[in-house]
Parts: sequence; structure tokens; C-alpha cells
Amino acid sequence: MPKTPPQCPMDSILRLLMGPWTTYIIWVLSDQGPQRFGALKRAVPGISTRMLTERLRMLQSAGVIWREQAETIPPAVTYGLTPRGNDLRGVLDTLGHIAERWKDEGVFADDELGTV
Amino acid sequence: MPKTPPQCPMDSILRLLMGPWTTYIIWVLSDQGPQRFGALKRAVPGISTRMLTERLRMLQSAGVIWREQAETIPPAVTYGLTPRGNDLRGVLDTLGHIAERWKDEGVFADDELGTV
DNA sequence: TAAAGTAGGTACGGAAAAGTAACTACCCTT
DNA sequence: AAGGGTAGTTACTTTTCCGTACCTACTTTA
Repeated sequence: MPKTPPQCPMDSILRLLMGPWTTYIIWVLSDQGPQRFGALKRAVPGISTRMLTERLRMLQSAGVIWREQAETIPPAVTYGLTPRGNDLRGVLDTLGHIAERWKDEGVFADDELGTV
Repeated sequence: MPKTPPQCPMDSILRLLMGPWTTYIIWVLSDQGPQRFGALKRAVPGISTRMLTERLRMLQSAGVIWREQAETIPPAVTYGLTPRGNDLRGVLDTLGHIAERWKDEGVFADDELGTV
């Protein structure tokens, strides 16, 4: 993203969440609790390993998620929302209600749903 | 973004809002009301004309924003939130409060703010 | 036995997305 | 006259992301 000085807190949080898959990952962790890397990857259909890795690093760096690495073979790394990340729960809940309303309104492409 | 079948309404809305600048644009329209293209571009620091154009087309297509073109030279096009787009107001308000809290916690890079 | 599977990554070449600069045609201001 | 404004569009360049292959050390399957 472009390097511009933040204008206000809202600008900063929007830029933080703006990157691809960011909100989606947060939602999965919020909805399903702490997840291993592979489970997280499966819960976010379409995300690539490299994107998941990078997003998780960013979110961890921002203090939104925690990362716990077990000393095992094969490696087992678990990710979860920090208390700070939990701040976003309400937002995601509201978004979920809106999503259901929008679905009823036919906002999301019906043709793909129709074929499922 | 990848072409995967939506899993649920939340998946769909997250994908809709996932694209770069999307939420930012919606917030500006929510916060400041209907805007002309140029004003919108100035209100979203760092966005390019091509990205703003593309995002606006997408949001219009999704029924989140409206577009009103005046028959003038030079062209004057105004964009605003539809009633559906207004659904997101509460979410953005909440996000704003969280942003202020996170700012106090030092989540956003302080060094840039310090030099402003 | 060899191959496949498990986990969470990393490296690489290519495709896709985004950035950048120039341009449009008209009107208004300096 | 030059410059600024309007909302884009286009062509080229740069950056980002994807898909694939690979890594480790162990277990399971054919």
C-alpha cells in the first residue's frame, strides 16, 4: 500500500484492515477460535499459503493475533485473537447480520449460489 | 480475487469489502456524505484514479453506492451511499471507536505521527 | 521398500493487479 | 495566452500475488 502519513485513527485502522484477506482471517479466528495454520488455510477458501503467512505476520505484528509454536515434528503453530483483536468481534457480528440481509436482497451473485 | 463459490453470506460480504480501498471509500461517503469524484479522490489519500474508478464501479454494481452524472462540461459525477450502503454506518462507527482505542494503545506507527 | 502423508512454511517464474503518466474536450480564471 | 478544473481512459511499467515445487523429520500406506 502507498506510504502516506496517517490522517486519523480511522485512516490507520482502515489501512490495517485493507489488505487482502485480513478481515476474513480475523473473522475465522473470531468465529471458530484459535486455529492451526492448515485449518485456517482451509477455512479461508482461495487464500494462498504465502498470503496467509504474510497476513498472519502482519496481524501478529499489529498485536491483533497471537502465535504459539509447539516444539513438534511436524511443526504445529496455532493462531488466535488477542484481547485487542477481540475488539473487532462486535463489528464482525454486525457485519454478519448485514450480510444475511444483503443475501436476502440478492446482492451476492445468485447464479453461483443457484448451482451449488 | 479468486473465483471461489461463496460459502455463506459472511464469506460473500467479506469478499465484497476485501478489495483495496473499498471500506475506505464507503467510510468517506458515510462520514462526509455524497462526494464528487475528485473530492472523493482527495479524501482517500494515496488512491489512484484507476483504483477509485474501478472500486466505485464495483460498489455501484453491488448496489452499495449510487452514481449521479450531471449533463455538464466539465463532467460532474456525484457518488453517495445507497440505503443498502448505509447499513454499514454502524459498523464504521464502531470501527472508529476501536481505532481511537488502538491509537491510544500505540497500535499505529508512532514514528510517522511524531514527525508530523 | 518406496511413496505418500503430516505440519508450516519458503523460493521462484509467471500472471494479475496496481501505479504512473499522458491524454480527452470543454469552460473558467489569472 | 497559460493554467486550472471536471471525470475519467489508455498504454506502459512496476508491484503484488499465484501456482508450483521444495524443505524438514517423522508416520502411515501400498
